[in-house]
Amino acid sequence: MPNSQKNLSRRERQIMDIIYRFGQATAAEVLENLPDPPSYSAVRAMLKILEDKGHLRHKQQGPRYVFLPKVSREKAKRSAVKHLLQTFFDGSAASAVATLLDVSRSDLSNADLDRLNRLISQAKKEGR
Amino acid sequence: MPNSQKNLSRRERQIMDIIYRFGQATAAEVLENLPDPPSYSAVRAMLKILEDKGHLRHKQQGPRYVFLPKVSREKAKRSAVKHLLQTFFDGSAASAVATLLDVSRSDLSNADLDRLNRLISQAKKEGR
DNA sequence: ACCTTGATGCTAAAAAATTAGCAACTTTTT
DNA sequence: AAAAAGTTGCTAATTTTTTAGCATCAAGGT
Repeated sequence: MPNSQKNLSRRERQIMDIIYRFGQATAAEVLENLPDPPSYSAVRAMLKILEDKGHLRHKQQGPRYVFLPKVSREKAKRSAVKHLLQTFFDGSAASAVATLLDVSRSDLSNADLDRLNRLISQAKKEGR
Repeated sequence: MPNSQKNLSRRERQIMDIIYRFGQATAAEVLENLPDPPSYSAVRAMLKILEDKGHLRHKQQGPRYVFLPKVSREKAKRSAVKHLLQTFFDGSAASAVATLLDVSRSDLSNADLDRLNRLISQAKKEGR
């Protein structure tokens, strides 16, 4: 059990975000995607720390390490959503959905919206 | 312009989260809500730093300072949502909504769900 | 009035995070 | 086969974060 997602330092968080975004990543890939990137060495050091703390694990792939999250993306995702809900939406999912629609208005096709309506109707059925 | 939300240290982030959650807060309130709370002194020092960095401002309320975010909750919210979308949902709002429904299934009334359906239909109309 | 309580400002110390550098080993290229 | 490029392990130093302490001032209660 990683000692809670919330106790990550700035760099650690940036790195975990990258790894969750990509699913997995090598030191070089992490470096490429870090803002204000430090040295390659520094990145590797951080990865080792994250691994020691239990946030990451690695598998060997050819000559290099590929790092993966120890907590599944699915679980991390749910936890992040809950936190966002608490911090910015007073726990109201409805209000979060509204913002979500607004933020990505331009990316949503009519088909997407129909799919969402079905999803919600589905939830309604299951809810009773 | 606060030098980007993403460059916050661990404590700074915890404090900003609290302030966004409450809208505003005094040093004492921040302290009460911090995990592994340090001394009152330490909290005040952090608040001053956050203010110096431009993330917070304060107003005097009677004898004490009440701290408020410099970037409106609305903007911070949108920015947080976008980041979440990128990190955990491959940018797909539809998929985020699905998780949102799942996470807060038990909190959503039928009325809420109806409201959401209307919201989505609305988006569909506006979208064309 | 006086004492107590609860604020703030400032400073310095301690702890943690962040970084870079070097040696060794392995794969890839020439 | 030799050289080059890329990777890891480890260590040490620097920088930033985080914390606590003390002096001072204001408000509130007795």
